[in-house]
Amino acid sequence: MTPEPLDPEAVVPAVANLDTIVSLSKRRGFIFPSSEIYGGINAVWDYGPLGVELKNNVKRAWWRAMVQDRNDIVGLDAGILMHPQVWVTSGHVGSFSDPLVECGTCRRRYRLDELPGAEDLSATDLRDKTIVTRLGLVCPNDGGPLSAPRRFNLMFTSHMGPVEDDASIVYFRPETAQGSYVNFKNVLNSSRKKIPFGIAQIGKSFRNEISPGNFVFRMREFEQMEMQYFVRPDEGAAQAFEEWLPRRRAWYEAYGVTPSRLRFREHAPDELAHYAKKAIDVEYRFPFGWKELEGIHNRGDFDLGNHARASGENLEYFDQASGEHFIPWIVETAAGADRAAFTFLIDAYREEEVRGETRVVLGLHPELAPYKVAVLPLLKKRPEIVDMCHHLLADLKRDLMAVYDDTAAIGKLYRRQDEIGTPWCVTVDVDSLDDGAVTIRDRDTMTQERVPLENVKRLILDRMAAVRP
RNA sequence: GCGGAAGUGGCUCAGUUGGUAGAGCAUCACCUUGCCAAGGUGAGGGUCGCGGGUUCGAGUCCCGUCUUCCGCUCCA
Repeated sequence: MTPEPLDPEAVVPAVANLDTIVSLSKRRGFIFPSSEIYGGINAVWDYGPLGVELKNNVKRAWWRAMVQDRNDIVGLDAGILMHPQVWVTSGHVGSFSDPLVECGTCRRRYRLDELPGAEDLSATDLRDKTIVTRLGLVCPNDGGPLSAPRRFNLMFTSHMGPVEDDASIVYFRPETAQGSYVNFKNVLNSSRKKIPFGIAQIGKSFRNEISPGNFVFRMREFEQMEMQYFVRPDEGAAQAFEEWLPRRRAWYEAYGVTPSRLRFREHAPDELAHYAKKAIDVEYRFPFGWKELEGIHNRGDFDLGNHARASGENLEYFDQASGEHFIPWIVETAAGADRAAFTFLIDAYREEEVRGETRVVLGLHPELAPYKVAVLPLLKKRPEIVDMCHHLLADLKRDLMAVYDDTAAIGKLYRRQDEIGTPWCVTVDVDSLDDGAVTIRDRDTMTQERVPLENVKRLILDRMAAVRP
């Protein structure tokens, strides 16, 4: 499978504008700015009561698709902190420490070792604060004066133990993948998997991005859902790569993302990451443009090969059938949990006209919706009705995220649930007291049906199961 | 990091030439209604991002700072 050709003129409008979603997120409790009472902190966001449910559901859906539904992928939860040598071997320390110089007039930035006349500088020279003036380097763009080289590293650092010196440095992981690589043999030996097999991980990663922003799209602290698939070299990797592309795109569509707002985009050779042989992104049409949701990468034997050399461990795989020893190649699917949750949220947003009023609906897939069902009394003044609601609620809560609300008239209660994506509302009315039946109202069709009280939970669970990918 | 814009109750905003803040929606209570954001009465909630300055007095002028957005730069 190859990416469809990109047509820059193709107009695929975003669903809603960003402000609408940011506002809804705060008003209803999906996502808040971090540390807001102190003025906020750049590029960090907190998930509120509804947001944490949504994001947990997204992660659960991913885990189901990647681990539970498959026989060839197992899970792992490695530490955020790892031996610092991991990041030297992975190339992150080197690639992220590039000395950058900045033009004093046009403000363009350059890697010092890529400027004409500075290509062959030693590592020591590149750290020399006087190197720019010594060599008389100027801006290639406008001839302006260049600053002294500064080191930029996108990894957050801290120190192990009480002494803060270079020897005690530790890095906050910028990707979860390395945890899977250094545990390759542990997982292989303990799980007795045979190639091809994968290791899936969900967890926080940290990158000190130069320009974060666009709500939760690019944060400095974010959560990844990554899967490393270990395969035979060359052809094995190429084949796995082609298999994972449609599979990963289909996952987003299965949980409700509008297909026309998804596309593949292949990385040009000059934008490939240092480890990648080939990379194709799954992109979504955000209000701020087409942006990466997930990257599928053929990492070759870059990672295991380097770790084997640097650690001295034999990370080869022995194939019993063919009698071959080889370093497995890796095909990685690297998705962002925050980006995925954001995508499902914004893509689900819609406004409808109902009797001259605007109805805001989050058409979230039931698996992703924070609450699956709301229990509402038609008359909150009737103790018997409220009582019946609470009994039903308690029963539903044993198996589902359910919520009770009686602080408004029934129409308003429905609208509130629509706005947070609750697929079903159950209403107890006066007749319920006599016939033991209640009304189930559907979020998307707004239709209602009468069902016996004792059938409510079964019916909702059945409907959940019916739409489960 | 650079340039520009913005930062007033939960949300969206108004605040005239500086004189110690308003609206709609939302929230809560009560009355009324009783299946799709009805109506009525009432209530709570902001000192105007933060710090400093000018002034008799600043949301309203000045400086700094933080945050957000747009553009540039950068991006695993």
